[in-house]
Amino acid sequence: MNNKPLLDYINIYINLTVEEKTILLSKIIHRNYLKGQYIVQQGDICKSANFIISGCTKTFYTNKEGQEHTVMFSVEDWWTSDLGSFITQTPADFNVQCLENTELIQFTFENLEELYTKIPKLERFFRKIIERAFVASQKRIIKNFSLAAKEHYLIFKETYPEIEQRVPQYMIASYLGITKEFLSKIKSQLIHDQ
Amino acid sequence: MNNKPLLDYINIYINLTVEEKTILLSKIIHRNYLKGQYIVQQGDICKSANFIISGCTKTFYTNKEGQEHTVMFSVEDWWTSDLGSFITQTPADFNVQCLENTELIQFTFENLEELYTKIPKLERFFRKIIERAFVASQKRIIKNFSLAAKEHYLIFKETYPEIEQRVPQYMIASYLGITKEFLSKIKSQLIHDQ
DNA sequence: AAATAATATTAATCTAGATTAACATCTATT
DNA sequence: AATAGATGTTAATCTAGATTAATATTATTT
Repeated sequence: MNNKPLLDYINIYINLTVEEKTILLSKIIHRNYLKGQYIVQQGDICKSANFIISGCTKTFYTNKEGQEHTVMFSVEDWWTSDLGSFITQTPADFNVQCLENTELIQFTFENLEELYTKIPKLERFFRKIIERAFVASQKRIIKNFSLAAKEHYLIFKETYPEIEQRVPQYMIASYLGITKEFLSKIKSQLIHDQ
Repeated sequence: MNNKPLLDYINIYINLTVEEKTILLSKIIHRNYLKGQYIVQQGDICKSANFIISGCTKTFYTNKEGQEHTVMFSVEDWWTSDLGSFITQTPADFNVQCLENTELIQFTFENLEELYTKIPKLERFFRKIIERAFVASQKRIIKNFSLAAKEHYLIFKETYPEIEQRVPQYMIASYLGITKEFLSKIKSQLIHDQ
């Protein structure tokens, strides 16, 4: 069981004793998903917060017209789940699907509640994790609101340099909130611009 | 000093002892702002998390073209600040301006850090506050992405029934991410529709 | 290596919402 | 009550990005 990436990550925010680490590790679940499998499905209640050991996921939702909108991509050392659904234990707004074979560490809602009482320091850790998620979410709102598609695409390339190589163009278009055809247009404009 | 709304609010999430309440109250600042004044300005580091006792604020930012985008409105018993800037202590993306005379309770960054060490239970409280803010922020992304302006406006009216009466139309247009002229068009369409 | 499926590009046409500008109200100040 | 400033509406024109559809490329299977 490869727990090192998770423990290293936690160690950035809080210091756990050896006993605390033992308790923590007794309450996590290792799980492997294949490419294409769903970790969370829209409408289900998201049962776990998931830390990625290896692989890549996309978080998206489908509106009533059946159009997909990609909200984020996640890779190694990131969290992936419908955090809103997990927090409130209400039906998920989002799907989380594996774009590659993906290895996760899962915290179920019940296990995490238990961990909070046994290791109160974890309140601090998850406060900080959610703070970061919140900041990212706010920045996303600003981008969607104020940037033209071309600018938004350039920022995407800076923010996620690896992801453009790892996922198909139509998913990037979906992330940017534009059609794949328009993304294609933007890219050819950028080539001719220089 | 009217501390009751804050203590009632905290009591929903955690139970504080009498001593803990005393410590807490010794570390807060009451502050009154006049209509039009800024609690936070874009570019400054947001120094406090602010709980509204009375009044109303808007959170907005101005892009390089000088266009204002309203991200949220806040009223009594809500929090208002650039939480992203506060959390990371980096320059604010947003302005927070009072739309009415507004009475606040302020937690400075330093006081809050001190409170976390003296009353570790507050980690839990603020974790839950930020969880809620995060959920709201995620729902906002979905709305901006997938709804046509008319639908978005109807949801706005349901979500904030009081606010439409309390703030000018052009701010609502800014919140919806459309021009005031287009909002006007939508409203007259809705009247003729029925 | 051919065939099929999946993904990407190009181009023509269409539409939601922006922009501009003229006019109408409403509110506050002298 | 008259004027100025802020806010709201209507209408004409314009544009970013959507839609559709045809074609090209790339990856996967037989």
